[in-house]
Amino acid sequence: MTTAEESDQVVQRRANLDELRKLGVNPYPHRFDLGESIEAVVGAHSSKTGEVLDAEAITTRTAGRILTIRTFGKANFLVLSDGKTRLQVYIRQDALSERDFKIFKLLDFGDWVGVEGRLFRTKTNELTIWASSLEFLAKCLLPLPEKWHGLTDVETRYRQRYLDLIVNPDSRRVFEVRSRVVSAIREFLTTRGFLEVETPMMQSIAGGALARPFTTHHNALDIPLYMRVAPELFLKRLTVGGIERVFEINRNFRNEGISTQHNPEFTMLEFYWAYADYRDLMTLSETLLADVAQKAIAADEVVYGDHTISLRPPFRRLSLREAARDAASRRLGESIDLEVLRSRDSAAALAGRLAVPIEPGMGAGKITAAIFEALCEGDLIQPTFVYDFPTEVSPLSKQKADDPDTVERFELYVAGFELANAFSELNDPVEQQHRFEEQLRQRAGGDEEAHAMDSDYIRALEFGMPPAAGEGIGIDRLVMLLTGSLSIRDVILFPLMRPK
RNA sequence: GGCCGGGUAGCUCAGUGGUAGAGCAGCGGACUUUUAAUCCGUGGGUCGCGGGUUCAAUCCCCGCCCCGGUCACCA
Repeated sequence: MTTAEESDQVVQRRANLDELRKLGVNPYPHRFDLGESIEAVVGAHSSKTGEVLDAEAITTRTAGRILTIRTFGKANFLVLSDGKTRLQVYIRQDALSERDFKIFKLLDFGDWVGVEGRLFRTKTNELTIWASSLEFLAKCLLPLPEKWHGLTDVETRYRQRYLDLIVNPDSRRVFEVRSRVVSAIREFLTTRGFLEVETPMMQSIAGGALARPFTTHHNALDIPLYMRVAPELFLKRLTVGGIERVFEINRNFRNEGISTQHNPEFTMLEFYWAYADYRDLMTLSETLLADVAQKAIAADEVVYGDHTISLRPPFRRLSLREAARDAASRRLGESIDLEVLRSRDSAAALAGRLAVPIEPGMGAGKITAAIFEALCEGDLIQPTFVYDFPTEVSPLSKQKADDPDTVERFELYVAGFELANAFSELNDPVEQQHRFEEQLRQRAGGDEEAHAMDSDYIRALEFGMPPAAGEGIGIDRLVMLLTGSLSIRDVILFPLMRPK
């Protein structure tokens, strides 16, 4: 492969740039007096007929990148894009000054130009600017992907997202939806009295989730630091501080595998709601998702892969133990008692019969969760709240009043993946201390994802945290769902790639 | 990390143990309402990188790099 600098097309483009300079054109001017964006022009006039346009004689002044050039000698067409909307420009020799027509002849596909002219419709009824002047705005020195096939190579699309955005309108659409999703969530929560905050992303104890952190180091303080795996413990400190409704939308970092559903840095919404419990959160979640879908894509159902998913409340609700028990019963063709999942030995035996791999340190709760994940998770296509988790896998959740082995927690599954995780918050400092100690035992037993001790968090709880419920929603996954994207990398502008 | 698939022109892709192909893009020409414009002519490649086998390797063999899918781990 020839280096870009040497290739023919680049030589040609540089030559055109030099020719512009010889004409006295500054190929990189400082500004352009933009009348309106292409999107605004099209938005305002796309419904008007040719007769109406001719009668109104609308002159417009806009700018964009040239996506195609069709030449016919003395009459030519450009297609300009403002990154979102496209508009055709008619370049007719007798309508332009000699200088502007010379500029036109030096244009390459990809260059940025500004035009001024009257709007009309061509014989084929396309809304078009009849250019009366042309301004050169910036040069595209490298050849762009071609117009017909576009850019399909996924590696290039992720590594050089700007190219993807230039030539693939669908890519731009995904990030428009993403922006609306985040705006809609902010609006939803702030109108309900939630305060948006930012908490540390660099933490000396990476807590709030069971995950492996990235490690780093602060030179001046000479201390190790971790990139956060969750904002949870800081947001709950804020509820201790009296911020009764609080949320954060920000990045989490987890030093784990990469897949179509996992990027090492990902965006989470976490919110905490004093005086509420996990049941209140189920209702709020349904309302929020339906509201966000309406605002972001104006729909109450989405097509995702082979499925049509309804986001109309209420969502299905399924107890985790019952789901695991039912799936195991179906798999083995016999009726299994829920009590089997309550003791370590019988649960382990069941896992063995189901060929679900377990490890020596796992108790009944972890085994039950493993059975659920292996047998049920992928089948939860329509939105489903899976509720009542084993205490063993939920070190920060509040136990059910009548069942200390179970916590008030749910996960929301859609399209076979986990979209949200929520629970009634454990606010008893003594119980929290015990849970951390149990996590330390698991860590000592080799579980690298077990939660670390956070004594300051215990102290905060000792000052009294109101009863509260909290929830995390994966923004990337929500955007995947709402845009039909099958890979998380399609909804993250610059996903992590191995350097070349 | 395991397994499977891929890496050839700017882009999308064929292809072969014997000097590397197409479409689009580019360049030259014709054309004053085209839209994948059309027509005529034409340039363009370290076939991912490194070794090996061979008279000869883009092709066969070995190693490596990058990407995708999948499994494992996780949200």
